[in-house]
Amino acid sequence: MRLTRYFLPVLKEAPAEAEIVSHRLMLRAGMIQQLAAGIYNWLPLGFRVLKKVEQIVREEMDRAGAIEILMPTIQPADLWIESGRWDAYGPEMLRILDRHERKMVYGPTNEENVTDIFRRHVRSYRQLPLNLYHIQWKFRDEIRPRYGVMRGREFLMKDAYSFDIDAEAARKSYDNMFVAYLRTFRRMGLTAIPMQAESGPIGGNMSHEFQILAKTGESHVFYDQAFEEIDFSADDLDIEKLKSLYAATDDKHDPANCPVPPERLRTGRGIEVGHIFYFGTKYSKPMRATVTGPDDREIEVEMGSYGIGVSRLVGAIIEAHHDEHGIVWPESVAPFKVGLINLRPDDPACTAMADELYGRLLAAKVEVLYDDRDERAGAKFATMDLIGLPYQVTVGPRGIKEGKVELKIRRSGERAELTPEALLARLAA
RNA sequence: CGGGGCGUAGCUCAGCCUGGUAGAGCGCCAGCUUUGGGAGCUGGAUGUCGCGUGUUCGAAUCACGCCGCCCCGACCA
Repeated sequence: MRLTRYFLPVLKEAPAEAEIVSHRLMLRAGMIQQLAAGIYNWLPLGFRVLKKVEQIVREEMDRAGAIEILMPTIQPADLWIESGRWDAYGPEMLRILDRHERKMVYGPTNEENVTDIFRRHVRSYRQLPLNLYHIQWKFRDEIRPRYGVMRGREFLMKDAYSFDIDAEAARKSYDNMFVAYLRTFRRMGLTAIPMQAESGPIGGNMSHEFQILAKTGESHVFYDQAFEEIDFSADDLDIEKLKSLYAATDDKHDPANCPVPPERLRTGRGIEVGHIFYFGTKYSKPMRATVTGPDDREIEVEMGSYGIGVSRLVGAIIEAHHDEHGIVWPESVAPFKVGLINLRPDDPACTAMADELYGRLLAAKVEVLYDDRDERAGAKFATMDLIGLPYQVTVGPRGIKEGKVELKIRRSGERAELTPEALLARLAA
C-alpha cells in the first residue's frame, strides 16, 4: 500500500480524552475514532489489526474443533424471557422496539440464541460433543465505558458454546478451550494467566478468566509466583498443573483462606481478555435442549461458554507492546509486516530503488506500507515508529551510493545495511 | 447513579472572572528554500464559540434549561 493513496490520519498530539497508553496510541496512529461514548469507528490501520487478531482466534478455535457460525446482533426478547434472563439481565442489556413494538435486544451474548439453534437440530447424543462459535459485535450498555476499545459498549467478541452429554464430557470440552485460549493469546505475544473467577450473569459454577498482567488493567489480581516461571509457549503445557496453581481476581480472592503463602503471593493488575464458563444445564433445562441418550432417555445437555474480547485484545496487545515512540507490534498481528520509507521521493535513484523494492515485496506477498510521501525524514521515521510495523526499510541517498538499503527492527532498534537482494531474502522468508 | 471536570478551527489550547462581535501553536492549501529523526520563510483558507431560552443597545463571555464528552466510585468480554 502506498501511503499517499492510503487513509492514515495520524495525530502529532494525543487527543485530550485518552487516558491510557493504548488508547492514546490507537488514536494517534489513526486506528480508531470515537463516535460516541464506548463506540468506535475502526479506521484502516486499526481494522487490519482487528482482522489479524480475529483470524488468529478463528484459527485456534478451528484447530480446537469448534465450528464457526454467525448469529445476528439483534435478537427477539422471547428467547431471553424463556431463559429467565430478560428480567435477570440489568440495564446493561440494550432493549429496543421494532416498528411493530416487538421487544428486541442488541445481543450482549448469545447463550439463548445458540441453545435455540441446538435444540432445533440436534436430537441424538451421537452428535455430541458439539462446539459452535461465532465472532460478532456485542453491545453492553456499560455504566462507564472507558479506555478506548478496552471497555467499549460495542465490542467484537468471539463466543463459543459447547454441548456435551454429561459433566465429564463437558469438563473435557472446557479443558480443550482452556488450552486453546493459552495458545491463542500466546500467538499474539501475550501471556495470559488463567484465574479462578466469578461467573456473573452468565451463570455456572466453574469459571476462569484469562488475565494479561498490565499496570493499566482494571482487575485486581492475585497469583502464585510460580506462574512467572511457566513457559506458556511450550507445546505440552500441563493444564492440570495450571489449574491447580492459585490465581484469582479480587472478587474471588479471600485473603483469609488463600492457599498461597504470603511470600509467594503476587498481586497486580490485569486485563481480562478471555473468560470461560461451565454452567451445566442452566440454559438447556429452561429451554429444553435435550438429546436422546444411549439408554433412550431424554438428557438435558451440559453446556459451557467461552468468550474472547477480540476488540479489547487490540488494546491489550498495545498495552503489552509499546515504547516511548509508539506501538511495537508483534509480527503476528501487525497491520503490515514492513514499512518501506523512500527518504527522497525527489531523487530519481532513491525512488527507482524504493519502487523496485516495493514491487518485489508485493510480488513476494509481503504486506508492505510504502511511505512515498514528500515529507522530511524525521516525519517519516516518527510515523513509522508510531504505527509500529516490525520492519522498517529505509531507502536514502546515503545508502544508495553503495547499493545498500537500511533495515531497522522496530522492537530492538537494531539496524543493518543490506543489499536489496539480501533484504528481500530476509523479509520474504 | 453519586462526586469532580470539560465542550471555542482537523488536533492541543488561550480568550470568559471584568459583555463590544474570535485568537495562538500544530495541521491544511499555494510558492520558494531545505532534505538521514516531527524544517524555514512568505502568502492563504478554515469556526452554527455544544444546543435552546432569557438578560442586554450588544453574549464565546452573564443567568436558566438541555445535550454531549472525560475523570474517580459501584458494574463488567
